[in-house]
Amino acid sequence: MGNTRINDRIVSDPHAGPPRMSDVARIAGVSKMTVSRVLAGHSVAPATRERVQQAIDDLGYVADAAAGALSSGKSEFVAVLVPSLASSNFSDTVRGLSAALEPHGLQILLGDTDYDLAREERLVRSMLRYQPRCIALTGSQHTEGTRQVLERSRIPVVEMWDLPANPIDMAVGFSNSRAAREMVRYLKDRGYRKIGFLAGASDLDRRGLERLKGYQQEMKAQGLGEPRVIRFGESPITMSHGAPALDALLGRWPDTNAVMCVSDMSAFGAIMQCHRRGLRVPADIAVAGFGNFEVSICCNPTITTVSVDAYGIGSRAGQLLLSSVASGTPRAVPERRKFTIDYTVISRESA
Amino acid sequence: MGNTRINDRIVSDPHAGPPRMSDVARIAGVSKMTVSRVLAGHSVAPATRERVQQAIDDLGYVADAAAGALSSGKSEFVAVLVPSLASSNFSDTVRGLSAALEPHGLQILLGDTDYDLAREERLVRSMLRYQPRCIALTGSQHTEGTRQVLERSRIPVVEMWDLPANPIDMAVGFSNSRAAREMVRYLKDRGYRKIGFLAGASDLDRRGLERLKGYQQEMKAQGLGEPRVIRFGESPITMSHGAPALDALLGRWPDTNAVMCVSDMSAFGAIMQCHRRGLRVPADIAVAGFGNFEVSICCNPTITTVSVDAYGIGSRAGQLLLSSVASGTPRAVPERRKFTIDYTVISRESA
DNA sequence: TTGAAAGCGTTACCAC
DNA sequence: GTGGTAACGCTTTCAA
Repeated sequence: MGNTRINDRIVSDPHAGPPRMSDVARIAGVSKMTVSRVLAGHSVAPATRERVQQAIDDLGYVADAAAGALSSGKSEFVAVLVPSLASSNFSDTVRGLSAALEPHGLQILLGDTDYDLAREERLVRSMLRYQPRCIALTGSQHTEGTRQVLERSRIPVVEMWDLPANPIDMAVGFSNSRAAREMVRYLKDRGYRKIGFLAGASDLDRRGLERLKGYQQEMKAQGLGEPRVIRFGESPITMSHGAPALDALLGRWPDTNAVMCVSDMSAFGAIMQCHRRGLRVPADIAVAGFGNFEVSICCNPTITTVSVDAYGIGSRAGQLLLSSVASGTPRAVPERRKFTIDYTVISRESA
Repeated sequence: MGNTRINDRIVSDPHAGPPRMSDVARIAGVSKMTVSRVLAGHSVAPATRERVQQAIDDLGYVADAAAGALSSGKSEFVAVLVPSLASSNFSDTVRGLSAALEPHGLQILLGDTDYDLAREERLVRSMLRYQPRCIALTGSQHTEGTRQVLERSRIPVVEMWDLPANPIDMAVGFSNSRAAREMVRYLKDRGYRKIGFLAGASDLDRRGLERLKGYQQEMKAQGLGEPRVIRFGESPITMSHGAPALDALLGRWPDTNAVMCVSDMSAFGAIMQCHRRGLRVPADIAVAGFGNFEVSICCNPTITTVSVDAYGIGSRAGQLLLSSVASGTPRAVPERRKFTIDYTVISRESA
């Protein structure tokens, strides 16, 4: 059985390609179901289990996950979308998600939206084809199409890094604007009054825009005069954006004595540029960043910044998705939930 | 047809959950096959196509990719493994792969080995369950199990960032040791003789080890005396590792006047520490990095480094995989190929 | 140009 | 504890 006579030769393996579950079953002298049970860890007589395992090892059998998913109606995918892989805070968030989800056998489908909402929609649509169990997005801004297709999919959704007014399902994040306001107050408390802000040029980075908004609001609230805003550089904001932005700021408002940056990356670039211009930080000009990236700790001077638990956002999001998947919470019941992640202004040498 | 009488009410949709291809077919008044053809872009009468498309849109139908893959025997997955997501060179490589593969409808399954070969093997085994069309690994070191399971899978494999003596299938990379040797010569040409090297502590980062080996070889070849090696910090080497490593180096060999680092990250940390110690770079001590990361351009002083086209490694690997998948090149024919990526020593201010 | 039937490799369900 | 059978949702193949 299983043997075939072709051109007068006995061929023991009737099919090409990798071994199937039926091959394992045949070799082990059991049915496919028993093989399936061994693989799933269900109860099987020890002796049988051993024979099956032996056959699996001999053949180098690897179960086809797609077939399994189709049959059981349950995939093991989780779709995850971040604006940029190159940004260390988002890769930390992905690590957090991964740490939470991997132990449960879930496989992450990772997508990089490049801060482009249309691209996000394309990726969401494309990933939905794999029937993911749940999905994690970054930010609260999405196209109408994205929202619609997610609403229809009925799977758990978590939005990260923001606290949307009207979340699709769940959200894990913090108020970027309030964090920026806190930094303004910190600088004011240290005696700085002429405070500038280096933001990105595009409106795609909503979290960056929120920080800018917070800065503007608090400058007004504290009576610190007209905001001094430079908008320069495409998202993601990198170190290279800091120097030209600083130059622009000092070109326009030469008496500025403190600079808030939308990210530690540009803060670092700005500090290096200060040094090149012969300005001491913070004696001549203070510089503050955002994100508590590694560079803020290693730079000389160390950089005052807002610390955000990026990894924690990911692992919290992962936990929420897990419990939501487990309980099968129907989204139709609008049990929308927001979860706040802490942030702190960390006082260092630069401001 | 398709309607069911339940509790005296006519229910038009006989099943729960998301719409199926048969639902679309029913609504459009065609067979499943016609829907399938519309989706695949095969020839269908314009009027029919329009009706089908309308039904798809109305229902918000999303084809199940797993079912399609099972039926056609062809998945759309590519497995990609990198040692660390946080490292910008690997995320650049992933972007390069993504750019090459995405236009062909291939979906990347990304895994993070954390510089752990056993974890790599687990991930490879796990990803193989999704029947990927091909796989990209980082480095030339793998467990016996990894090699075996890949050999058996018979799918195209590309190893990146190294040039293995005996590649599994294809390889895209460069000689890390030769690049390091070139940097030693560069420093010697600039008049430096007392050259130290800051390496990582663990042997997991094979590319780092290769660089260290190259340094040692060239120090000997050039008659530059005993190597001055500090091994400190777990992979991935980060900015924070630079300062303590530099301290250790100067503690042990106080007259060192040039420092090569396994990465721009530690080079940056070392430079900041030099400043803290009151040492001018490069007047008192030269520092060179590796990788041409953004920080090497933005730092003051700018950092002399080895530039490697990380994105190019990814896109080249992607192209190789594509053509290998397209041609169905059987690996049994040992048509093993290695592809070299260029690197250059970039002279900047720090050395 | 379109449709019907037969799988793809697995798991759920129900017998034994 | 184990096995047979019928799906799962799609594409391939072949026929109309």
